[in-house]
Amino acid sequence: MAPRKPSARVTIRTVAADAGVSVAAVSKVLRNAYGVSEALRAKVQASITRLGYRPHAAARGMRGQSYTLGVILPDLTNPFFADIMAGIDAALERTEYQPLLGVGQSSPAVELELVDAMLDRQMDGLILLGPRITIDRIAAIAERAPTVVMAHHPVGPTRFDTVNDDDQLGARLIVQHLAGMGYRSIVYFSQDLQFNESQVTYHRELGYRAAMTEAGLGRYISVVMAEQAPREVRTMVRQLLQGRPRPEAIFCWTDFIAFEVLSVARELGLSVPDDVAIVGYDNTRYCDLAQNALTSIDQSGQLLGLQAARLLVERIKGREEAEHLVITPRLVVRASTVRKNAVLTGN
Amino acid sequence: MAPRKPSARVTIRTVAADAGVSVAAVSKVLRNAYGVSEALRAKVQASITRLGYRPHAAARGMRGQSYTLGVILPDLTNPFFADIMAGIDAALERTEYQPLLGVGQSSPAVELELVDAMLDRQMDGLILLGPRITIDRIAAIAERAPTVVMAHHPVGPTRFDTVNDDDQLGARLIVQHLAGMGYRSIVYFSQDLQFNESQVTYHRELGYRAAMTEAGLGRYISVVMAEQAPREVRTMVRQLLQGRPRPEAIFCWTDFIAFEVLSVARELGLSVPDDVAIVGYDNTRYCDLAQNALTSIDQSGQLLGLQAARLLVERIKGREEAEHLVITPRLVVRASTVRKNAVLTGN
DNA sequence: TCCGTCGTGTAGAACGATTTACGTAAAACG
DNA sequence: CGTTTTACGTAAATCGTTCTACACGACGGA
Repeated sequence: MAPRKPSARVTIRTVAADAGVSVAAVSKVLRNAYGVSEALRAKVQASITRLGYRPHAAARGMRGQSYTLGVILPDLTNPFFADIMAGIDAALERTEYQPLLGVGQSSPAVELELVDAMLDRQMDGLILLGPRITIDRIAAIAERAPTVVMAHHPVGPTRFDTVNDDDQLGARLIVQHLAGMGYRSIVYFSQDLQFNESQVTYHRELGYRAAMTEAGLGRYISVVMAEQAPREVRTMVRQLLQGRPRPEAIFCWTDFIAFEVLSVARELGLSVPDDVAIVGYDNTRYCDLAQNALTSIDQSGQLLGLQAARLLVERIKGREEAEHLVITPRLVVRASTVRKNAVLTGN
Repeated sequence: MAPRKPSARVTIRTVAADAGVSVAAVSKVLRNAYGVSEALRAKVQASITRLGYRPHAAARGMRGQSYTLGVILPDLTNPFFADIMAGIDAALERTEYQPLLGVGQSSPAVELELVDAMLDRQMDGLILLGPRITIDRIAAIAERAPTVVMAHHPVGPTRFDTVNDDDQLGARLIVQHLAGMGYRSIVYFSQDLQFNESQVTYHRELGYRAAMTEAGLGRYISVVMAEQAPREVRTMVRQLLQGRPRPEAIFCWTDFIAFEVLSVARELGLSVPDDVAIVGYDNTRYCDLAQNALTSIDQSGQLLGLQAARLLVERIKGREEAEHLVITPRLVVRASTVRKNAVLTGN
């Protein structure tokens, strides 16, 4: 009659006793480590399922891995992230790894705090999605844990992996499409960020500038920036659309912003695309809605997420050299850039 | 010359040695437990900041709390959840608790797996947002950890807290508004779910039915259901809008669906609200866009999230009795239900 | 026959916190 | 003044794993 709690937790020790083997043997089976016979493995597996044993992740984290991956998103409002998460989930479906999300609120301070919080919790690896922090901070994080960065272009060689679409190409595709449709004064509407050089917005700007020059529209190059907040965006867009001369087309760095631009255009009584053409980026599901019908760049968030998760697991398992994946974007044309009477105003 | 790793981790022991006190004393300061003098606290705090010590969450989780709260969302596409998360983040800002998200993919199996994964990781409490699992499963979860359920109405007394808006009232507000504008055949467009009785969709249906009857429109009552997937929604809506007689108004259980309905209506060449009025629920940020201009019900996701987090922390700290918070929804009228020439077709 | 080596399994020391049980000195009490 | 209480600290056990070091028998080559 030892004074034991009746509903004690099923631990690795319980399993070991039940299977008639040592604790270490059970641990080996769990991690499918080297040095267990098939007979022993079967015995232990049987006990595990019979007892309904689940490994205590916190205890695991003390010595080995926690089998938890941290994903940091800038915010939850951009539906593009849903696609990426779907990809990550799909990639980890059959593995032991569990992704958990943190929201960085588009703030460097919050992001850094979140990284620390995740590392305190012994996460085995991190996926940073469009981080707002500087490249050397990311490098420091990568020293502490396996890291994959998405939607963020490093400037030099790095010790972490990256997954991106070719943002310069995406921007070029847009400019080429618009130029082909006869639009000349094309504005690039970007985001006001602190550490610009590695952000996707900047790379899209590079592509925009290059393509404009190539198309002989160099003198129309114009980049406008605004804060992310809807109010800032709207006032900026209103200025833009009420200015003289009015731009013929606006290329927004992400769909989310383009929807705001569509809204302001409509409020001002402007017709899209006859008075002004509008393009987004990311090809989120809202682009397809008839009231938006937004031409956009598809970069397959699902694929991006899948690859990022794959790279991270590889790296956790020991890969040392950095990999930098770039996927090719694709233009999806919708009504927001195609004039009803498609006359090319070719002069 | 003990053979120590040079860059060893700063542990509670390091801090204790540095401050010249015992390990337990430091632990007490960390948890601000009873029985530490102000002098000792100050000494320890100084050491902590000097050494840059951060508690190892996995180790904490072994015996005490992990200071981690799990939040489970059905998906990442509904922008309403962003508001809720903002509220949760705000409430936990100044506390030690760190919220981490999991995505349930609107699937009971995935949700249950996620709950287990979170409990394996010793999370101190769970917030379930619009769970798709049965009420008794939720009850079982609540036995294992403090739990707060949002957007889900329990049928009887429970051992977990809930936070909801008054969904019946919200639906009533919509019907009253539409009836007041002269619409008579108002369809409720709901979601096809397995365990209906406790879902918000069902409560909105109850409100809809009651209000229709009260408004003398009982014979127009009509509830249509579809799967969540865009394709299913669109075909169902197309059927609805091409049927004879065409409904005069469609009340969608959430904004997200209403946007699809707006899209289909436009594709069919129907004018909103002259040919058909459309209403949503949640008042997500996209409602405000001119191309949507969607009348909706505001239930302040931010406030809901804030309260949920507050309740959860309270419960972790020891509260036993369940609390059920209900906040009052508010109708936000936009162009999707207001005819340009507002003639009441009063017969 | 002797001596590695290999394959399998075990005992026990970590990991870094919390928590229990217990000292010890100072303050309060009769 | 002796005793109890209170306040503050401490040592050591504990949580559930992983991992290192080693034991043991079988096998194979010299």
